[in-house]
Amino acid sequence: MPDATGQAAPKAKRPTRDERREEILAAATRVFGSKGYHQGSLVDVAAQVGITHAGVLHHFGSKDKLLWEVLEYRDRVDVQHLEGKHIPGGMELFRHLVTTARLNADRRGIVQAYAVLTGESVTDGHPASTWVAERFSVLRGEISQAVRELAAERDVTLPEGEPERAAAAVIAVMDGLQLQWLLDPEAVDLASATGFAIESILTATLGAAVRIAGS
Amino acid sequence: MPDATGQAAPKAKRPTRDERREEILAAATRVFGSKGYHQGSLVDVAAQVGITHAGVLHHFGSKDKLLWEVLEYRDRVDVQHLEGKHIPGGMELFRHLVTTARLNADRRGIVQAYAVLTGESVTDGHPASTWVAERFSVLRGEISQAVRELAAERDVTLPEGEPERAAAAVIAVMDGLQLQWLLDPEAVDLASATGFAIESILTATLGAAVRIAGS
DNA sequence: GCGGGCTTACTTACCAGTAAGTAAGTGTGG
DNA sequence: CCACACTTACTTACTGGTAAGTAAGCCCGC
Repeated sequence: MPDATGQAAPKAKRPTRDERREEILAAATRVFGSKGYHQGSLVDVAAQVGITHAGVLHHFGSKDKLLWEVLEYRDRVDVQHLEGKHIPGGMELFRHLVTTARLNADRRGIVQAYAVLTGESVTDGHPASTWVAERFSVLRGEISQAVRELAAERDVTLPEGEPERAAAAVIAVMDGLQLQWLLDPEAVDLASATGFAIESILTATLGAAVRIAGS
Repeated sequence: MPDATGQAAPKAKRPTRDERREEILAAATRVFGSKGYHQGSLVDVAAQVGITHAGVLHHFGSKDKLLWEVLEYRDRVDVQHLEGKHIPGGMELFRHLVTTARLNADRRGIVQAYAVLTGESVTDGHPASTWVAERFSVLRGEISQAVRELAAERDVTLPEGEPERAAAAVIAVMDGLQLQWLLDPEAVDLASATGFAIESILTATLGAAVRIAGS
């Protein structure tokens, strides 16, 4: 509807490219989070920012590419509250994990997106599967390293493979608790259950009571 | 699983209604397991038993109903190898959980189906969500009860809510490890990691070393 | 400082593919 | 002979993706 009268209505300023991309990424996170990747359509995403699905493709090229950027976006947002610091080590890391769990209890959308995409990723040929696998691998590396640091601090020598097993268990318990919490928030206290489980695993691994405390 | 599916046999005898239903359920388990519910189509399922998708609908009415029966079917199969017929309690339960994990390492398909459907179920309005939530709830009840039994045996009094927290953590760690194992079987030893994690949680909860041993 | 050309950010229209579901017809075993 | 298992043929509803057109902003010679 070209408006030749010059009677400029509320002149919605056209967003810049980067603003728009950010809007779309946020919308896509919500959509993929609430419907999953396959079930969430580009039309859904587009509707949330008030454009058409072709507009979304203009910015991201394909649905797959959009997913990739959503995943990276999540990482970016996730690290944001980490005050510019790089990933902490030793006990600091576990404190960070519990803190994240506490924060996550108020960010249902993001948790849901992560849970849905992770679950979906084990299907054959899913575009997110390598990302998720890589992520798990990196996390296991970081956490097992932190376990080794703690062991060194306390002069305990760990059996072969023990740090890795503990790391996998820590990640597993966090993911699993998120799932249960999403399905029944009343039944599971995300932060306290996470803290409890991590302390349990560390205590058993290091052979002495471990409290995470802090925060 | 009876039926050798002599699929090329020209004069194969027509399966009875119940045989056919069983075949379809097994096929649907494989399909939903490898592709997820939304991505797995009725055509896929039908092709696996050598009929058309309309034939599947003839037996199950709708895709949603098929999913429901698949879930019930899984329960039925799952309980089959549980000779005793009723769920064990106390330490016996935890032994059973670890044994199941060991068996699962050779049943990738079933594990995948469970993981995919569980993950998918947190999407809005998913037909399996109430089933999964219910399942979690029942499991938490059974496991927390077993924890209480162990505590009583050992004359420890547990803080309020501790059995439930431990139960949630046990379930979480099993689910989470399955996810990691599916994405990278080399990196995670399902059985040993599960045993380790459950022992850790029980030890921390009961305040004394717990070995599950057995099997 | 302003008109023209170029780029950006979309829209509309359409494509081919695939989904679930339905209705009606067909072959066959009992 | 006829109920049932199933197929064929179809509809309706979307999907992601493409092509082409358009309106708005931005830079530049003049």
